[in-house]
Amino acid sequence: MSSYGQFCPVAKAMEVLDERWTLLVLRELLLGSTHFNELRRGVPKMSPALLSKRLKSLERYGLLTREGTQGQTMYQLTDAGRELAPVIDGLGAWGLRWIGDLGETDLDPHLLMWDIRRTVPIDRWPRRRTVVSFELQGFRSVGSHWWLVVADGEADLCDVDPGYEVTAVVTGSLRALTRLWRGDVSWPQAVRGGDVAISANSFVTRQIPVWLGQSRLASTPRVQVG
Amino acid sequence: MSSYGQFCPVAKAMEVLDERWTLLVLRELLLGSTHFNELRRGVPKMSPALLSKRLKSLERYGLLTREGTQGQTMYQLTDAGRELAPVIDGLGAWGLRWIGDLGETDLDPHLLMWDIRRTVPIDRWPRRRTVVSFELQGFRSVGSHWWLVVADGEADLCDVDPGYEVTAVVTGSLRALTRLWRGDVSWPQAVRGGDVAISANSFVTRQIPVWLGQSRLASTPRVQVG
DNA sequence: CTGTATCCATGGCGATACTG
DNA sequence: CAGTATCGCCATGGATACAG
Repeated sequence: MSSYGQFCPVAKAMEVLDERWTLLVLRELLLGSTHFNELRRGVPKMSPALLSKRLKSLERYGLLTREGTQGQTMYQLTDAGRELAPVIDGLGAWGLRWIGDLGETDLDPHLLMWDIRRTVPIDRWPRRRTVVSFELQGFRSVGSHWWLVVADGEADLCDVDPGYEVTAVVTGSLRALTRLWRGDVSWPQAVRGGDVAISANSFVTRQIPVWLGQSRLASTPRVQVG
Repeated sequence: MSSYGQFCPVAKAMEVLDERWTLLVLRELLLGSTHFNELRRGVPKMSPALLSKRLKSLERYGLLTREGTQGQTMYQLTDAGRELAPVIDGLGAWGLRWIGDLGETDLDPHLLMWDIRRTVPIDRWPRRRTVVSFELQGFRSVGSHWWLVVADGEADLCDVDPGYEVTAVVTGSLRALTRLWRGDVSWPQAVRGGDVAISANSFVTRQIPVWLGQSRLASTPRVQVG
């Protein structure tokens, strides 16, 4: 909105990008979200009014297009928007290396499970329907129990028991599972340290790290501590 | 300052970086500025109070250190700060490709000359003192006439005639010279099109594009138009 | 030269409710 | 499902003056 009064390309870029939430919306679009409420799930703490405003702004700047008229709008990145992928990946890698400490308010079970659901490498899972249950310890509120159902090449997420046979149960605190997902620790480290437990037969127990994996940025090398 | 409530590394990074001016201050530090008033010249439209606040914030987040106690403070990037270089370069490259239109308020003679001064490849200049004068056409205010003095391995910038013999005069509108500097057009294009003129003997005229060059990001490939 | 102190207006943004 | 409408706070940050 407000200009920096500089011809520098970094300044011109930041005029478009430095408002709160903007880059996170772009992250969601890059991860494949295309509809309003799908985007909302990726930025749940953002008000719908503000999301709407940002989407308009991004359209005006030519980073995305909106398609479909009544009640079925679809947002898609333009070439300009898609070319921000390396910048956002760079920011993620930097954040992972240098902003490692997570506060309590950074932890969010819904956000974690939602990210797992959309990232999980389905092609490495068994053909037949497979259900992994997650039990987040340390709080009794809703959102402590989840079921990840992979079937027919799709992953679904439930916060109520879908009733299918459970192939494995993954247990740990929200913090431990978040750190594992981000790649702050590896699967072997987390399991050996007792922070995360897998309950299943021995074959499945060995497969779980492969089935679930870690977030896309998890392989970023960390800063040596000590 | 205010949290996004997300564990995502991009969100954690933006908590540190998305405030207005922050990334431009980091750009200045990456380009080698170390003192308060040196930084100010790179972000002249930023109030000193706000710059001070940002520097404190960046120090708190561990992106820079301040050294020297009384009246001679020196700011230096930490490893964490320096590792933002690829992100900022990426933003610059993106801005150059996709935010090409410059408004009148984006043009600033002081900022342009200051950037030229610190970027110029001194080792390609003659050994003896060489002065290039710039005449920015199109407005009669102060800041339309500059002298770039390269001597003893240093480049100095004057907005009053230093009195030395002038080796070459470069003439053009502020917009034309800015576009040339950013690399939106090449030296041959700018000269052939008449937007920029060089007045000097034929040898020097051929050397000027080598001596002055273009900004660091100028080589970023542009979007094909038509 | 290197900042700090203070003031103030703006509007960004969060919250909530509501509509086609 | 896909947004809009409205409200109001308070923090951001711009301006100016001043201090060590």
